[in-house]
Amino acid sequence: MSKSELVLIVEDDPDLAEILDVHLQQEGFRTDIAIDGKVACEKAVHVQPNLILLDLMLPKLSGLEVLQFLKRRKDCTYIPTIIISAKDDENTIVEALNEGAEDYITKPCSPREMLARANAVMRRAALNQGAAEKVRKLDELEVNFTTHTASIEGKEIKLTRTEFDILWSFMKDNNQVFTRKKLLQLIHGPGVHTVDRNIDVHVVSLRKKLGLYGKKIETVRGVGYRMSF
Amino acid sequence: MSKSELVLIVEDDPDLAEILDVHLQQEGFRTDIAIDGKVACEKAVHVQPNLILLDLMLPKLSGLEVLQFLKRRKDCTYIPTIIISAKDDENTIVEALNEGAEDYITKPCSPREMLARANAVMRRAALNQGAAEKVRKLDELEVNFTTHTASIEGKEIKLTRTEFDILWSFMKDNNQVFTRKKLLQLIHGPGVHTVDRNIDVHVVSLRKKLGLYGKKIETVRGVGYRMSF
DNA sequence: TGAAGTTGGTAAAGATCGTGTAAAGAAGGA
DNA sequence: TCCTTCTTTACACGATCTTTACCAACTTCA
Repeated sequence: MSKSELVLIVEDDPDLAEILDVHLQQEGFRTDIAIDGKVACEKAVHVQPNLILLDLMLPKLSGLEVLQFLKRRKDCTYIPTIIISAKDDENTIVEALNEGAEDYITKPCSPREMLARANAVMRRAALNQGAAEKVRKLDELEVNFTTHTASIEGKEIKLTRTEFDILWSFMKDNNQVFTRKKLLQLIHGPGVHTVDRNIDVHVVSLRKKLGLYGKKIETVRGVGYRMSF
Repeated sequence: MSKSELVLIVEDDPDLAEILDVHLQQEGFRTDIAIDGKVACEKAVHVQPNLILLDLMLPKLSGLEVLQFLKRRKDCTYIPTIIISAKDDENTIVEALNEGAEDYITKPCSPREMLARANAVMRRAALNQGAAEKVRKLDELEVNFTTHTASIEGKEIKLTRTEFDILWSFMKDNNQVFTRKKLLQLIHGPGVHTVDRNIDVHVVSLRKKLGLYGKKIETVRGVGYRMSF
């Protein structure tokens, strides 16, 4: 029989975490706490919570980075996320919402409001099962995150997971330059360490597979790569 | 004037639950009440009501999730369900109807209207078992959610419940990639944990049973599975 | 202009990971 | 109980990732 929803609290301040925890449990939710971004990513992947409460100011890995990583993993994309943030940090909030956060609350936060939003967000998430497809286009190159396919002029291009992830990053934030490290982080999350020249190899094969569109992946010398219109 | 039908009221507001309860009993129905989604699922499975009145706004498990859970269980698919919902929540209502709800009423709801609809729905349920069939087709492969059957060229394929659920997920959102974790959730509801490689085993036997159509189930390496046209 | 130092492109090889599948044990239903 | 279905486990093989090495291209500075 199904159990009640599990909420993952990502918060480095133990007091606030405790408060959130208590209130959520009173409301009948199961809870889990992560005190930094790395643990948050691990737990999110592992326990597949129904909701994540994510503080943006975290040690090690910022909340935004956690969000970026999770929203790119197919098995975490659907987990709705509520941002917890200082009031004056509006830019970051906007960024987080753009990255796919569902809602936000500002510190100091009232438990009542938090609960209301948590319930609302989960309800919405349950609806969005067959949510809108995430698609990006560049002329005749089309990348579909939902189906994990890329095609040129309607013809499917067979990409490996890593190649796809890199391409999706490029297409999602067009024109943005990605450093090799950033790409590694987006692909692997925190904790895994590979040489960052490794990215070059993937970019090479991606370029090959994209044919003419491979030329759209620019090398930004000394910095990284980007894809541009 | 006693009727034998049992109505399960799923409603977290005690006052409203009481009102519905009283009126249904006056009309001669037996009743049972569940105050949250989890209890609702348990009771529905256990007591096998003839009708469910389901509030969409529930603590723990949303009404929509309850509905999804029930409609995926072979032994609950047939239980007609009337949604109770706030007037302004039209999207949810549509979703619920798509998920297989038979009718809906909006809050605040008149007992008279509720009774009328309840009677109508049960009458319909008793008469046309297979009226509103939910069917998906892929060439000659036909999957019928209402009857929980699949057939190829009219010849029925015998599937286990799990196999059917997986196939239905694939057919329902064609082309979408499903991670193993996602499929587990769809099959078991939230909270149950089995090793996700388990999915592979079901996919293998599903592919076998589907014969040529088994080839339509693609492996997306590093991600999951998907079925495509 | 060219030498020295950096940075990126690419091929190749080995290491690692993911999947298909069979088989056996566990759980559930009649 | 028996029979069906679910779940776990183990192994093999191929796909994919990672590293390394070498060369080309670019930058800097004399």
